[in-house]
Amino acid sequence: MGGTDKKKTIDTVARKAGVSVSTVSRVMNNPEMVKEDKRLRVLKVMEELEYSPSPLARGLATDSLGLIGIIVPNITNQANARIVYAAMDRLEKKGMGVMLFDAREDLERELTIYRTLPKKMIDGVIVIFGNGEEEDYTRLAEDLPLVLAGPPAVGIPVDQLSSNEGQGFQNLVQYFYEMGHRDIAFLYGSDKTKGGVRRKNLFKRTMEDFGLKAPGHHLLNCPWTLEGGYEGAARLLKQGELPGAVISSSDQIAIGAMRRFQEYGLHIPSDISVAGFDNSPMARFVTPSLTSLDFPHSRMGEEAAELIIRRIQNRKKTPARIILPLEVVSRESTAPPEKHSG
Amino acid sequence: MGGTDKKKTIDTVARKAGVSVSTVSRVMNNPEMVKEDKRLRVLKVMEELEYSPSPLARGLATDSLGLIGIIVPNITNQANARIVYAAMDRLEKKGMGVMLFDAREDLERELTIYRTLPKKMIDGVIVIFGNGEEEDYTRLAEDLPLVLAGPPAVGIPVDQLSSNEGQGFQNLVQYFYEMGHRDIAFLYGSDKTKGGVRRKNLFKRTMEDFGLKAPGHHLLNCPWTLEGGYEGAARLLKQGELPGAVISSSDQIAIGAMRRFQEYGLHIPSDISVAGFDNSPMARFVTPSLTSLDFPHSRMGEEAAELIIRRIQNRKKTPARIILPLEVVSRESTAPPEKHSG
DNA sequence: TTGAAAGCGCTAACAC
DNA sequence: GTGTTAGCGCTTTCAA
Repeated sequence: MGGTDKKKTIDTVARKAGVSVSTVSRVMNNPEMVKEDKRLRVLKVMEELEYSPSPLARGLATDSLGLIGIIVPNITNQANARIVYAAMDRLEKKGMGVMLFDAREDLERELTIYRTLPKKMIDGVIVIFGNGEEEDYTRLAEDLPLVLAGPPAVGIPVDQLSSNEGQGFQNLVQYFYEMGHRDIAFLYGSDKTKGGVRRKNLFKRTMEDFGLKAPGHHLLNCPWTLEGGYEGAARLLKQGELPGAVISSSDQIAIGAMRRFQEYGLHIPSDISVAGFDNSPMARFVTPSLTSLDFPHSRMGEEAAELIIRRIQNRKKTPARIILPLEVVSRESTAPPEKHSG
Repeated sequence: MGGTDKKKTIDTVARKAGVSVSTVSRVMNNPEMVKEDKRLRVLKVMEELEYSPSPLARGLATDSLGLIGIIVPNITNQANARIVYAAMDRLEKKGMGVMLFDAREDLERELTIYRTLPKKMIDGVIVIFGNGEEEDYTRLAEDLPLVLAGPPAVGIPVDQLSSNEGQGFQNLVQYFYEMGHRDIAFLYGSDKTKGGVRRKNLFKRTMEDFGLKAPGHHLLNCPWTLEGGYEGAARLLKQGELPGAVISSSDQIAIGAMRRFQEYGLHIPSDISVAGFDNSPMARFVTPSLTSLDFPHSRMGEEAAELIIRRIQNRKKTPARIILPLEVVSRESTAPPEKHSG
């Protein structure tokens, strides 16, 4: 009943300040166009009224709400979360908000998100580790500014941000090679993800470059989770002959695998070496601590934010393609193979 | 130059279907009010035109964009992420989008978010593990529907969702007590968080209920991170006398602490037992696997979503207060104390 | 430098 | 049932 909580619009402010709504609007958007005293007066009234403009009305008029959509496979995955975290920070500094979409590791769902994305509501979209086809992204990019962070969808004219996986595998295999390992298995992730399939091939090729074999039974597909790694390792154990080392497509997979090996009675790294991928915060703290390929999540998030902002500002600049390095971080989970006489 | 990509509005549809805009609007919002044949005709035209309404325009007219704000301390924290994940799923099913805000573990920042929240843009807000004061939330709740998920801010008339920490500590201390432990330390989290301080007191009280002491040097504050646990454990080690068991306010803290103990040469659980809090996915896979208090993150996220939706529908229903159970999940990291003769 | 007024695209009375 | 029209709150010409 106080009557003080009526809704304040730009009109309320204009009236109380004795100016027109356009002046108030200018004070907010082009202050230099308004004469000092009037400007201050308006500002004061806005203060008193605790006025804040409606993003909706402004958005309708300017065709921009200042929102960026971010699509992730699964926000509970730390790697995803770290990228989002970094991107949000940058976006916030530019005054942009973030609308989050989670595909829940489901391709159907992911494609549905692409299709039903509220395109009129967001100014652009960042897709993290997307699993769509090139055409999906080509189509998306027609509708709104798009940045692809994750595996490159080579060939399409879209801002892309990826890690140098070729170099990464090169480094990792070399690391093991120099340690004396020749028999290396790979838990490459899920066959249902582009990243997984891509890494499987990349690994195979890299092994060949080193003159090593990567037989099919040493290439194991598994979900990108702790359980996935656990089960992948279990399958490996059932095969009998063990490789001297196991690489995994994520630290989660590696940690799951380590657990299985340990339960089996194996000692890491003397019986078997294990390496991860991500260099997640956990890697340093598990026992044994996990050798991993350092993935620049923060950097990727930041760059993605920068790219989308630039793309929004200039929709026809030529697409960027940023490639970030991957470097081996050596820890306790890897060691030269023991020379078993068998 | 094709001319096919002009922007389609409700008017375009109306014209092409030979009806008025209100009919088109009705087809979208109150289809039962439109005669079958007209309805189908409009639907067909919408299809052909690939028309999708502008959420902005609709929002401006209805005063609702269908967006829920979610504020978290840190999305890279799995516990946060799991709650968000679950909430998003529920919200999506109700046709709501999510705008994410990250306080970056910083109280200042958190309060700034409360203050600068685009209240006109979102229909409601879910605060997860908030660290604000009651008055902050009282104020927020005046402006828009609010749900508090995390430590209860008892006393204010706002929908609240918390875990039964009293019962949880009861269970956990009893678990250790029955195992024969009398000396229990607690890495309670950060003094700068409400949750941490609250748990410290709760733990102390619970210990007393069991006739046990919780001396100051066994109550250690530390950041809610792996590093935090590591450093907390280091401080404990420096004290000399070790407790038989250590409880931690999160699995992250516990894992960090375990790492420190192991580096120190201690064997877990025979030298010292460690328990976590959260029962995160990691708990099963670290070595030794971690005894933990199971926290219903998914449940909390889902309930939070339900609550905010109900609150939006009826802003004056009496506030709900849901309390979720915490149960001990026993694993390898805990065991009866060894009977050292010293 | 300022104000008047025409949108932005949709919803919801209100009238027919 | 359906159409007309007045908003929703802001930006942005266009004139003055």
